[in-house]
Order: sequence, then structure tokens, then C-alpha cells
Amino acid sequence: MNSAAHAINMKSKPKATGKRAIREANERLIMEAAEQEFAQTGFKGATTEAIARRAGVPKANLHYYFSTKADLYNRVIEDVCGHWLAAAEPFDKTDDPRTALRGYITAKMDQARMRPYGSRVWAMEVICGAPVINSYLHTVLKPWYEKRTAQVNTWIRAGKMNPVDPQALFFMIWATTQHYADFGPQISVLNDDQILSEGQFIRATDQVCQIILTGVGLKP
Amino acid sequence: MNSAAHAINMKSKPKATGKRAIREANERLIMEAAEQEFAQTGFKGATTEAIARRAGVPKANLHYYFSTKADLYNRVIEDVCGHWLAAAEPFDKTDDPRTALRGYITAKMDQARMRPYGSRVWAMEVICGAPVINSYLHTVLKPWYEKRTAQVNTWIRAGKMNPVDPQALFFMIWATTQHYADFGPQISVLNDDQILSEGQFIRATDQVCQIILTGVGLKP
DNA sequence: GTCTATAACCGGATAGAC
DNA sequence: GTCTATCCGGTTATAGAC
Repeated sequence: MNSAAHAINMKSKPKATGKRAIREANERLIMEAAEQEFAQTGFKGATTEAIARRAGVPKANLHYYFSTKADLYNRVIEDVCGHWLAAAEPFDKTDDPRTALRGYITAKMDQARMRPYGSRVWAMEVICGAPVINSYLHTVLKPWYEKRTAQVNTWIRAGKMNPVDPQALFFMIWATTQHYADFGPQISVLNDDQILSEGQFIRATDQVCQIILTGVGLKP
Repeated sequence: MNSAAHAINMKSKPKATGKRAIREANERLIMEAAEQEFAQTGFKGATTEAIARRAGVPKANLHYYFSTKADLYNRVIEDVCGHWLAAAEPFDKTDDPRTALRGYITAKMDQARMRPYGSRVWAMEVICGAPVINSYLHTVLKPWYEKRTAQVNTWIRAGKMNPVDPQALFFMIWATTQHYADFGPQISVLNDDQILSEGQFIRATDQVCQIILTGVGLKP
């Protein structure tokens, strides 16, 4: 019914990039709106009409670009997954535990600040049993996790850091950094009904690094 | 259809406490079912029919005990809030930071293990903007938080622990302990598709205490 | 590609017999 | 207090004109 094929295969004269550009722009618009709606009301609570309204398009157009609500949700989740991996990247660039952990925590905190809705969609998906991202957890997250825990164990055996359970360490990093995105509404209440400023976020990042690095026997 | 209550309430004249006992038993049954359904699909995703089915009562009976779905949700949330406070109690019993933090973290981890669905309902409520518990956050959580952060600052000024930001410390404790409940599905995947055993939970509790206490300059 | 109108469906809530 | 049948509002998805 839609399909890139249709967009590509045009007879008259729209420029080569015309329809494709329209599609990409509208898909992006709709996905951004969907990310916010899904984050604020859950998959079932979000309505295609509210998403369309937020995106500034008629509801029928949303269904023109994404055949079903579930399809749209999947696309949003995939996008968040890609983003999630990007935050993990700094961890690959060094073999020094202090640098690696600081870089990783900082990247995750930046992500929490810059894209809180994506983090919330991910959180709700996992809380609800991860029906959609289950295969992703097995094929992507688990291998990543096993490689990283092995790396931490190597550092421990080399005496570079305290003998802590890598599982507990990674769970703590994930939980703490994502808390700043996921529990934003609660944090705001405790911050005199103001969302954390950039300065407060930077300070929080520094504190998280300090406690965790000190906690595993590294210099903060 | 089934229900212990029905078996208890035999034919003629129920004792003075008969109806009240029936009501309490059925309300408890329905609320437990609701806690699971709300946790697994969110407020909008949970259907009164699924809750009733899980509780083993007809849907009309659910509406007899709880006039609306929102009313039922409120009751579940209130119950979870009470439980949440109970976990905070150990923090009140001592003025030694090591004992207080260990006790608090342990209580929160026990809660994550024993009542994961309650934690998940709370998490989804906060993620979605805390529309229902907003006043609770202001009237209960915020005073608690301010009292506790002041206490931590007192310990810091007395040189009993490192000068960390109490906000970062409490967020880390909340995030990490609740992660074991909220992100259970993800944790299971990383644990070879098995939920954490009691032994693993105890070990995790110990590790969390070790990293955090060491992180703030206390003996674990 | 865009948009209005509507079909088809589902879920919350209730009526009223037992 | 229990339960079946039903109403009604709201949501997804589509038909069909532009």
C-alpha cells in the first residue's frame, strides 16, 4: 500500500528525491511525536490521533506512513535501541577501567538528559515484559553484556579495581543513569518543581562517577 | 465463581462480620490481580475484564467493589505507597550512617524481590508524569527526602562519610534497588532466562551495599 | 500525498434478575 | 452479594474524494 517502491517508481516529474524526502521528513516528525506519546501514556494509552495531532498531521496520514500503531511503536523502539548502543560505544575505546567507566557513565547521563522520552519508552517496554524487544535483548544486549563483564573481570584479576560482581556494577550504572530520565517527574518534585538544569545534570554526572568509581576502588 | 469468600459465606445469616469479611477478602483478591495487570500493561492497557478474570470474579463484581477502574488504580497505588514507606523505616532507627544505609538498601532490595509488581506500577506511574501520585510526592516523599538529605549532610559535616551530594546518593539507591524489580524481564534475559534466585538476590544486595558504602567512604 | 467521513471493534460501566 | 446481557463512548483503521 505504501512502500518505497511506489515512491521510487514514479513516472512524471517529481525530482528524484522529492517523495522520498517528504516521506523521510514526515516519518521523522511522526516518530518523534510517537516517542513522546508512548513515553507519557504507554503503548495502549497512546492514541494515534494524539500522536498525529502532536506531529501536526491528520490521523489518516499517520496510517499512510505507518500501517498500524504496533508498526509505529516497533520503529520507535528500534530507533531507541540504536541510540542505546551509541551510548555504549565510549566503553570500547580504552582498556583503562577508570576512563572506560567515566566515559560510559557520562555518555549515559548525556543520553538521559538529551533524550529522556526514548529512555522512558524503553523502560516501560521492559517493565511490561519486553514483548517487542525480547529478541533484541538476546541478540544484542546479552552478547554486549557478556563481553563487558568479561572485560571487567579481566581488570579485577589484574588488580586494577576491587573484586566486585560486574553484574551488580552494570545494573547500578544502567539504573542510576536511566533514573535521571525515567523518574524525571519525581526528580522535579524534589527539585522544587523544576527540571534539573544543565548545571545540575553535570554535577549529578560528576557525583555518580565519584560514588561508583570510588565504590569499585578506582580514583574518581 | 470460586472464591474462598463464597465458601465462607454460607446460606442463611452471615455473622455480624460476614459481609465485611467478604468485602475485605474480595477487595484484596481484586487489588492483587490489579497490581499485576497494571504492572504488565499500564493503566490504560489493563482491562477490568482481565483483572476480574485473574482475581477469579465476574467483571460486574469488580465494579461492585470498585466503582471505576481509576478508583481501583488509586487504591493499588496508595497501597504501594504505604509499602514504599515501610521500606524507608529502617533508616529511622539509627544515627550511624553505615547501619542506616545498609538497613535501608537491604529493605529496599527485599521489597524489590518480594513485591516486584508494586514497584513496577509505581515506576510506570512516575514515568507517565505521576498524575495520580503527584500530591503524594509533595506531601510525603519530599519532606522525607529533605529530612534524610539533611541527616546525610550532618554526617558529612561530622566527617563520618565522604562529602557526596545526598541527592545523588538517594537517587542511586532508589534507582539501583528498584531496578531489580522494574527491569526484571531484562535481568532474566542476562541471567540465562532465569529470574534471579534468592541466593543471587542476597549476593546482589551485598554487592550493592559494598559499592555504595565504599563509594561514600564507609566500610562496607 | 492529503484529508474527511465512517466502518468495525473493544472496553468500561450498568441494569436488573437471582 | 452475585452474575448475564447490554449500552455507549472511544479508538483503530480504511474508503474514497481531492
